[in-house]
Amino acid sequence: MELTPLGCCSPMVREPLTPDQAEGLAGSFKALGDPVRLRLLSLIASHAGGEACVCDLTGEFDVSQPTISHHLKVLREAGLLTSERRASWVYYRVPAGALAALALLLDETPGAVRRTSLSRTTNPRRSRSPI
Amino acid sequence: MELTPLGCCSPMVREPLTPDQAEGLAGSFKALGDPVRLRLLSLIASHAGGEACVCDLTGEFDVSQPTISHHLKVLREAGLLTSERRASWVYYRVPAGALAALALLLDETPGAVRRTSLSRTTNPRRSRSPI
DNA sequence: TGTCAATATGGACGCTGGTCGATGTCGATG
DNA sequence: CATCGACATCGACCAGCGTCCATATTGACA
Repeated sequence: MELTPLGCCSPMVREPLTPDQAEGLAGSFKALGDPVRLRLLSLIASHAGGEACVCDLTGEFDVSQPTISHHLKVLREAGLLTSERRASWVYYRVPAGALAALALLLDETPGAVRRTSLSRTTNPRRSRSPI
Repeated sequence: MELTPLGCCSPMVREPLTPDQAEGLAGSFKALGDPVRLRLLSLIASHAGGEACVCDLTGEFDVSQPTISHHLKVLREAGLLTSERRASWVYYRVPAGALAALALLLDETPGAVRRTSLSRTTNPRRSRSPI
């Protein structure tokens, strides 16, 4: 995380991610890398009031209630959901900007200026500096 | 996939993803859910000319060459990389729009208008229709 | 044609992660 | 206080994934 947007395009496209950045981001994307979790996120975000209780969700899936609870926990620990207990029910919502932060990282502003290079005919080895 | 952007915000926030859509998207995010793959993607995208050969990449990691090759294959099969052989070397690049497509899906246009709902005091059961 | 360098593939191994049933916790309600 | 419903936690099982080493494939070049 802690990527400073200052140039033409997203940090990921402008300069290599550090191992630490990659580790953190991979955690977020891993949380999105399950169809049940994606649908949960989408169901909650699109639900009335931008929130939904677990009882609104369990019936939409073919998996058990503990499994839903598990996926909600994964999303919450990834910062993609917040939960709040009201009476007997627990309401989940997508915190503002949680998804947008990842979107920003992936967006590659199409008109970005890139250095161009010719195809090499000699062995490039492990060149750390561009041609 | 095949999400038609027509309303206020991203498909994911506007309406629930179908199981099929979620399945496809989860595949893409799963490919991004590994720190080595994220760094590979970033290294390639930020490299001179927007492309890099495998020899530019292997030295940057503490994992073996076959492992790098494996991760490149995963990214390629997810549509996040294309490869082209030139002479002895294979050059990888990020196809235009590949990342932007995912970014679009996550972006939740902050000013989006949402229906509001009061906290419930009666049992919501599994309400498919909003209050 | 033989050799070498760059990259991919195959097989194996250990660990992570998605799933379940059983059970615990917490709040409401009588 | 007892009970019930909503949700979370626990422990177990098994498929899948990341990793490695060994080896195959491909193209350049002598």
